[in-house]
Amino acid sequence: MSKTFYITTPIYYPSGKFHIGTAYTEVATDTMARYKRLRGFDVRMLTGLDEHGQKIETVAKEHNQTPQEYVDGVAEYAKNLWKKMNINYDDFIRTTEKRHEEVVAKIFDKFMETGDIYKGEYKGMYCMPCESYFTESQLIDGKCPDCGREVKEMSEEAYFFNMKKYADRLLKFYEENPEFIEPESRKNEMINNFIKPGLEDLCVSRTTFDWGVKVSKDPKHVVYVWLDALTNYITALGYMSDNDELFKKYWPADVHVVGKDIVRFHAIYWPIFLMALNLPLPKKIFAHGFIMMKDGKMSKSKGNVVYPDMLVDRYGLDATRYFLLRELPFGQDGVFSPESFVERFNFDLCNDLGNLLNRTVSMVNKYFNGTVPTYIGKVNEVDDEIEKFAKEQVEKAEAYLEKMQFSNSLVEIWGLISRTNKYIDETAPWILAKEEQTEKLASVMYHLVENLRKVAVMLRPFMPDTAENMLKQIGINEISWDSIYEYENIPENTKVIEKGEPLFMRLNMEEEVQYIKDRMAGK
RNA sequence: CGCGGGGUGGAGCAGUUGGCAGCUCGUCGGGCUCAUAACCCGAAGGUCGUAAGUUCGAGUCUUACCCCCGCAACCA
Repeated sequence: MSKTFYITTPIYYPSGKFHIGTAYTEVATDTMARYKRLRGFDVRMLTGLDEHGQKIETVAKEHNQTPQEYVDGVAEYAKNLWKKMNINYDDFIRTTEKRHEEVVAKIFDKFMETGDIYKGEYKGMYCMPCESYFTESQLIDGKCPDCGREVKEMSEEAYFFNMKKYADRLLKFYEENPEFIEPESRKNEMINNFIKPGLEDLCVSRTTFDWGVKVSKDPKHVVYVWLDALTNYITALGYMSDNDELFKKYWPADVHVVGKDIVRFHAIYWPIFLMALNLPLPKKIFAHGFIMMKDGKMSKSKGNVVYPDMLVDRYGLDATRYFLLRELPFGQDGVFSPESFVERFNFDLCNDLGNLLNRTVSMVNKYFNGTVPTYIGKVNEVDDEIEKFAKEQVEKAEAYLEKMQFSNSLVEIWGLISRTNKYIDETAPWILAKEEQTEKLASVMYHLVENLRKVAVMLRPFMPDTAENMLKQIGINEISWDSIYEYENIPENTKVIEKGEPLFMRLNMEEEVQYIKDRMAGK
């Protein structure tokens, strides 16, 4: 039985369309899942939607729909979007599904029995028209941050989860598992900001709205967001259900991929819930950064929101996936600008990668009638060097991928692409052809095709379609990761495609920058 | 003294345990012709936010200050 790998995305809150930040999380998770599959793991990738809460009630009303109708619509939208983006998830959980709701209610009951949840009083600043509570710090000039009206202090009966009780155990867990939260700076943030000053108990129920899981022993209460949402990672595996085979097989999760804004919930509350359930903790919380715009965070009011559909429709899926994964450094924020998108497209994808494939295919056709010569060792002065170099790049790309450092991994892959372009200049095949140095020429062709094969295999997790297209054009089926550590791989009589097909066509900078800007402005 | 991240050639960024300051794009010059006017080579350009300190030596450590950006707990 192969080793399992359970990886999750957050479940997104369906209060509107998904922007590229959401798509980034999804693509990154999908890439990791694909990589692990490639390495022979029994992978399970989970994504989904967090469909409860007051805001959904409100938004549904604006659409003249019931909450259920509304979230059904978003769920379809989400599934279509992920399909479009080639997200290969194994399960899609919705918190309004029976399999989830039933278990959430059971978990709540259990926490009441064990005493982890107790009844108390929730105090806060309440805005009547908005029907919501705010904390002091959320208020703007002492008024409601949403509508700007007066708020007043109110309180209601509510259930609380006893977080304090577990704080020490959590700290100890952090110490014993230094790689639990990555990047590490996030861990320090958690400790300094929340745990050290003293954890407060978490309010886990509300009475001010209905759209949620009812507390079975006290149905005027609805289970509140995080207890509801976080448990999706185990309810989706059938925890506490009639059939918990998946749970036994895949839990604990290998990694929860989250945005830096929700690290707190995943690194503090979630482990504590699990401790209270006596379950093992996930192995890693991976916090990625945000895609920023030149003028800061994306927001509708700034008119700088970028939607993934638009990029995919106009520039193709793989170009979009490439940009997202390339532009955000490990755990840090990245910047999106129309210029940077078009530049990456033109330079990296068209000039470096696409053109390398194209010129190689063309030469194999021209000099060897389309048949890739067989490997005859290191004939040219630089063969030895490029073989070593290729191996190093594979090692580096792999190491970064293992650490989910997608951007760095792509940099190393592109290092091999550049080096291969240079190899063409160094060996000058057109001169070898003229001088009829057939053996040397054959070796050059072999090295070119083999390097392209290595690149294609490494790109499979990042850009599945492009990788496939490349392999098709060089006529190769050997796509295992292990194979790219070797050089002698290409079977005899391998034929490249007769006429190379451009992987990516260069974009007109000005036109496309304008196009993207128009879309961002909502035109 | 809330917490954290950041201020490095025109732009965007790397810089591990302190040791001649790197990358991509842009600019200038050259090479090549297999290729998607692509590719390859070379050059110019930085007092590494400011001030002081530790050291034989600091972008890299210490202190103070200035500026930018996030987060600040029950809002996903």
